[in-house]
Amino acid sequence: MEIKNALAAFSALSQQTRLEIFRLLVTKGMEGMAAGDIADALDVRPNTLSANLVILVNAGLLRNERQGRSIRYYVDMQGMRFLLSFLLEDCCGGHPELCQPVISEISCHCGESGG
Amino acid sequence: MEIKNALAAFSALSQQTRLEIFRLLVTKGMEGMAAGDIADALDVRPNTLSANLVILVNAGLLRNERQGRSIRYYVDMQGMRFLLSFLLEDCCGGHPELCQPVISEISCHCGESGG
DNA sequence: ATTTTATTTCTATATTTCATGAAATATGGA
DNA sequence: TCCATATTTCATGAAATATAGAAATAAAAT
Repeated sequence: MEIKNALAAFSALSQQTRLEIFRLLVTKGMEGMAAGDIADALDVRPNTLSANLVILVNAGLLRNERQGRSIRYYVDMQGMRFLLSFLLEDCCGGHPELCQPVISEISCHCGESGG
Repeated sequence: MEIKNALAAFSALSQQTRLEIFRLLVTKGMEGMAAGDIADALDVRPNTLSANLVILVNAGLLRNERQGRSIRYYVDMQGMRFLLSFLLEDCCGGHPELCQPVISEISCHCGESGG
């Protein structure tokens, strides 16, 4: 990943509506969500939502797929992976114990009851 | 973590100099780096660097410590942990296999020879 | 106390980003 | 074809952010 892609991604996540969109879609997993439903869920006007979705897609954080009249949006897990590995590249100056807690914290707890 | 903190963090990382600062400090681990050395390494003027360091500290991504005349900066691993867990909260709609590759990708490879 | 080095704060200008209304495009149904 | 629904594109004024010069602050050395 080049720095320009990473900048686009962080810039995309640095705006409230877009961060809410992303976090909402994170919870939806591969089910995703239609643009209109996102607009309803977050109470954002369609054109504003659309502009923000474009920014997230161009940043490599979301992908989309037309389904009839709707367009369905999903988190792009590969984009996410590239971004985080770019950010934490060559981490910790040789001391894994520093960054290991970061990684275990974000381990996927889907389906677990407690944490 | 509240959304405002996360927005501040992503906003901080969405600017080239600041992203370079953060990535440089990621590689330094607990050794950290003095402000002046960061300025030299990235070829940024001291006042510009200082303004950007303030933004990163306020975003919870860096911490600092005076050492004689220098001020030394470090990545704040706990801030990082909060940020990533906020971003990926309740992930994947119950399908861990979706986000697991993201996590293994960023696992700390410090000291390993190959990937 | 004065000087030197390291970093920050103040202030102004230039640039970027934001949400919106209005219009356009795409799909599906009658 | 004509209409309704779903979403995007365009243009714009308002707000936020970035950079740098100049001055200020903090610590160490003389």
